[in-house]
Amino acid sequence: MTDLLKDLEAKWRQRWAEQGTYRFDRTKAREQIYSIDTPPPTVSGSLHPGHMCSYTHTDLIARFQRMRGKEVFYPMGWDDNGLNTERRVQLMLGIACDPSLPYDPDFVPPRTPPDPPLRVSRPNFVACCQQITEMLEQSYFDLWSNLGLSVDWSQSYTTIGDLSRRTSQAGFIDLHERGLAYRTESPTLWDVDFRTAVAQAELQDRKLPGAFSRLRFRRAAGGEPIHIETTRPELLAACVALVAHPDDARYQEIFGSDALTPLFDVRVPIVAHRLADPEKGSGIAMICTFGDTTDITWWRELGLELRGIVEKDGTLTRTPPQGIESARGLAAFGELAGKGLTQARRRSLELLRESGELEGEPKPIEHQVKFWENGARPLEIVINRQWFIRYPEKEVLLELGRQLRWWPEFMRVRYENWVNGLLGDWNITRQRFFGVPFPVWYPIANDGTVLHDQPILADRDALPVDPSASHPPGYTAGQRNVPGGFTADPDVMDTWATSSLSPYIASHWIDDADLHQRVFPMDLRPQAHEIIRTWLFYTIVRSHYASGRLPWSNAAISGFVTDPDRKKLSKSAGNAADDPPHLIAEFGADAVRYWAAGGRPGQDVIFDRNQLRVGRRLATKILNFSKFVLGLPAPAAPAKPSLALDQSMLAGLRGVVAEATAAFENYDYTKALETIEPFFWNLCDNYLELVKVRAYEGDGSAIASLRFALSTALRLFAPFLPFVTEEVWSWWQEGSVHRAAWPSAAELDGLLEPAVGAGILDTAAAVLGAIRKAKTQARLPLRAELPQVTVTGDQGHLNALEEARRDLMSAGNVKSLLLKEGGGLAIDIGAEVTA
RNA sequence: AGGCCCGUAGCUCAGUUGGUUAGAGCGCUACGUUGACAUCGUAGAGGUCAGCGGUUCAAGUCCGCUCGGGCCUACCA
Repeated sequence: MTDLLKDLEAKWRQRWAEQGTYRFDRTKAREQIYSIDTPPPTVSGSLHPGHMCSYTHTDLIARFQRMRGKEVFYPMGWDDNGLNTERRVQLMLGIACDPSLPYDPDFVPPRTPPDPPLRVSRPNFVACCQQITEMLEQSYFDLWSNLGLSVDWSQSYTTIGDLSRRTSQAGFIDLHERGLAYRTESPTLWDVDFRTAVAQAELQDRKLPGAFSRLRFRRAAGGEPIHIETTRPELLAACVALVAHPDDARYQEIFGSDALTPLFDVRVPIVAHRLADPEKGSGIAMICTFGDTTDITWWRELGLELRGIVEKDGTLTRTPPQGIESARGLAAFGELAGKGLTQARRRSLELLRESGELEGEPKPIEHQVKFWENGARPLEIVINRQWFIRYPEKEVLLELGRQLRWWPEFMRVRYENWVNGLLGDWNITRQRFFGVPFPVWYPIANDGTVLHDQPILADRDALPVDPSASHPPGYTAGQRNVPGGFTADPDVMDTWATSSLSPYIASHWIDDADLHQRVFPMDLRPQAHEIIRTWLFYTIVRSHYASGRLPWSNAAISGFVTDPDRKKLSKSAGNAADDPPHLIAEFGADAVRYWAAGGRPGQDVIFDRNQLRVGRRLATKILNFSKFVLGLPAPAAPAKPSLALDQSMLAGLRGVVAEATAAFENYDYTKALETIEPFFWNLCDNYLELVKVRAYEGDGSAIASLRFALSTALRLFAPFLPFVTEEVWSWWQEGSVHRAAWPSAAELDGLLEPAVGAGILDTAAAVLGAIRKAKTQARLPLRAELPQVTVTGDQGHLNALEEARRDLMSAGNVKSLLLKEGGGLAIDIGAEVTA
């Protein structure tokens, strides 16, 4: 960073904090407020340029709205709750959670992370997570602060903090009371490594090599065998039916009859369903409980038997499922029981080969398999008891999506795609530790059975509760886990179940109704497109239930930051010199923000150091221009922009103000900047050069115009370049530029003669440019004196030039300027000086 | 498989409702300034606006198809 800019940023960061420049004034009424549902960043990740980009976009909007006179509610949250943090802590400290262990009050994490990880109790593990997240949050705070985000830091929350836990648990209790949250035992997407349930929104397809095995099923009533192809022969024991399309001519005869499974001799019905694809394999498939999500649909809609064989740790059950009765079936299952899925697959194929029920050899293929986005192995589907939140009708969700203003508009399609593809309700249960616990206990009957269908919910006044540490109303602590007593719900909520309440957490819905009604529903949800199906969608669902309306009126969707190959930037792709603290140190926060401002809503942004250089140059130019203008002789008290050229410059500025304002109102800060920046360079290169001599001489019109243009330009640039504009503002103005009024066309109207347009400056600049060009081509210094210049132009041009005559002559160092009527606009600098 | 976005100078991108000769910044080259400028100015080279077809007096812009890139959703027995 240049010396000019270096000290500026630290100085202003400190002053803004001291003076509370961005502090939210909660005495304002709702219509005076602009409130933002800031995305709480996942603090367990690593910092890269993408973070700076999207958060700058939000800050641009916040600063614009603040200058327009809105009181901006701009909180910051930290998303520290959840599995990402657990994994980071496990890695950093070498500890893992074992909920069966008792709390150790003297526990200190090992100095160096042991391998395998040390097992610690849940309360100890949670305490370590809290310590680590505090540390990580500090590094995010430093980044946001260095970047100049105008966040009100007194409005901060963490998704694991008391406020979030209270809000989240209260929200859950509300939904439970209204029958919108329910617990049921059902097929659950399951990650066998992390041993937790996963929601539909967290699925990810990955290409994986696999193989089609062709299996022979006998008909129960005899006759031609049926061949099916499967990629999952290890699930054969879980087969509950064969299915083909109802219109498939090949299978009309056998619908309704039974088949016998290979190896296990289980009698399964042959059924018809529209989701069976006649084109695929032999057109008939085996339905297992459960191989994939289509199996769940078939199982539900066709009312099939349940024959689950996959355990939560990814092994096959030790006892055979119901239905396997033949001696060879039991023997075959005995070969597979307790094996991991890969082993079971290998052994299944061996057994099928031996029995002759495998036709040919498996054909290798590559296919898409569903993974959890954080997972390492394909998801399995197990039967489990889980809490769900019921979704509203699809049409209701779609209508809410239509009411929301999307920036850009086309992002709505992603929301609609997602809503239209929803399968079942939202599973909010996670079998993890560092999360918001369900505020729920279950009674234990005197015979020791847990009464899962009679949950005891916590009292609202007691929130937040940890049911593993406190006891339900009407019980004593000593009754935990004993017959006649109670047991805690062991699970925590999906992190989205809490972050989907971010507008409620940030607005203190739970404990400050006054604040809540001043800022909710919010004006803006800024976020990335990749989490439309999670954060945005879930927040709409929760707000629909909690408030019966949209949580915000606008959603501004930012793109990715990519490297020049259009690949999304990731930790591995970048190098150390490109990490955010280095970039800010090297180019300055204003320059980083300038680069970020080039990314329109919804558009991917290419990481480009060159743009950082351009931004830094602009910041320097603003400093230099300002120094020059403010160093001119102070104007006589009532000086006003009276000369036509000055008026003309201000008329152009009026247009810039109008255009930039309109662009900002449409969340197009990029266009606003693209409007302001060329005006400013024109101001420096042409207007200032034209009036320089006049200004040196103390001409009031020129100086007043320059000062007015400077004041306006600083305010227009302020959202983009908050540090350098604030510095210059402080040289000659009271208060912060960031609380100054956004420029308005009306402000300029007071100074402008109605008839003057931007044309005089444009024409004069064109002639000045032509004079420079002629000098350059004549190999003359730009300051060379020209005895005579002749300009030919139409009457309009000549009138304009007449107004600017004196300035043109001084700027071009022209002794005599002749204006002649003629076509076009031509300049002759005179033959005698071209030598 | 359906859908969305994109394709304009070496690079990053503008190009409003169709309307002169398609622009900017950066980079490159040359020259000049360096008396507001950790610089600045002027000029030059560089474009079949991805391709093909259509509508129109007129298409980078509107329509259709094709190709290429990115993404969303679904399917994946």
